[in-house]
Amino acid sequence: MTDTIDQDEDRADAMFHALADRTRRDILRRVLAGEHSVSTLAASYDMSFAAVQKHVAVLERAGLISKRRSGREALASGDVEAVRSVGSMLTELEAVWRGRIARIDDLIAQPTPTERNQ
Amino acid sequence: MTDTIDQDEDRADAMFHALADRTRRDILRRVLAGEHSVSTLAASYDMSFAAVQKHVAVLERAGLISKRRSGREALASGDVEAVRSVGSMLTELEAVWRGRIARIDDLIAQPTPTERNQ
DNA sequence: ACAACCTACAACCATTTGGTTGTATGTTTC
DNA sequence: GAAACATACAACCAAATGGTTGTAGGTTGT
Repeated sequence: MTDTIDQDEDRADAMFHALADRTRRDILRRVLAGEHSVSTLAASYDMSFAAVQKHVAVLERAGLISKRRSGREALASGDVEAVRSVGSMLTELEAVWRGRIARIDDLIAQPTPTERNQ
Repeated sequence: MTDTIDQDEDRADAMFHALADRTRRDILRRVLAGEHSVSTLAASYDMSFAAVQKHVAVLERAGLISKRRSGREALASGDVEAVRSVGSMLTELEAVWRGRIARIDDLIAQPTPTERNQ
């Protein structure tokens, strides 16, 4: 159970980290709009092919995109469900703020010293 | 104008990076639920006070939390508006996927090779 | 006044990150 | 079969990250 949480946190780490780079966000935008090969993507940026390929790999490891082989090309496309799952993590944070979630497990242990929300 | 975009991207980088660490996400949860002093927060984690203080500083620089002085304590509270602004970045990505946004500026330059969305 | 407490920040260290070039392997095309 | 192309990955490097300890300054309580 604690293990499951750790996995979730690992996943969250990977996703937010993948999103914390403008080149990767840009790549994600493009492949959400439609499939692109790695070299097509690479052509758009002022850096080496290998650098772009690494960015794609980071996005893939985070589960934000997936790749499909087509002959010699690797076609990447964005996974909108994964994007939504990141969104719901933020929604959960908003719910904490609203006070609707008293405790996520026992994460919020200390009684709030000053109840000043809203 | 390009400058404005750069600033937005810097901000996005900082926000996603701040969220890409489980300790910081946990701190954010707590301070969204209510104000906490830095030392109260520090007591909750198995690391030095300085380490926690740095995490708080990262969250603050990203604009996700703000601090208020009260005597010798620094009381941190989460900024739900900032959390929402991260959420809307993701919503924008979803909109790209839906095909509702043809071009964000000229970010998506190449015509989509295979129109396979939805 | 002084001790205890809270915060901030500098200096340091190991690891990770984001870039590079080079190499190997598979796929088309001629 | 050879040349050109597309990908993957290793090795390397500078900079950033996430932790540590130490130091210094402001606040509180006795």
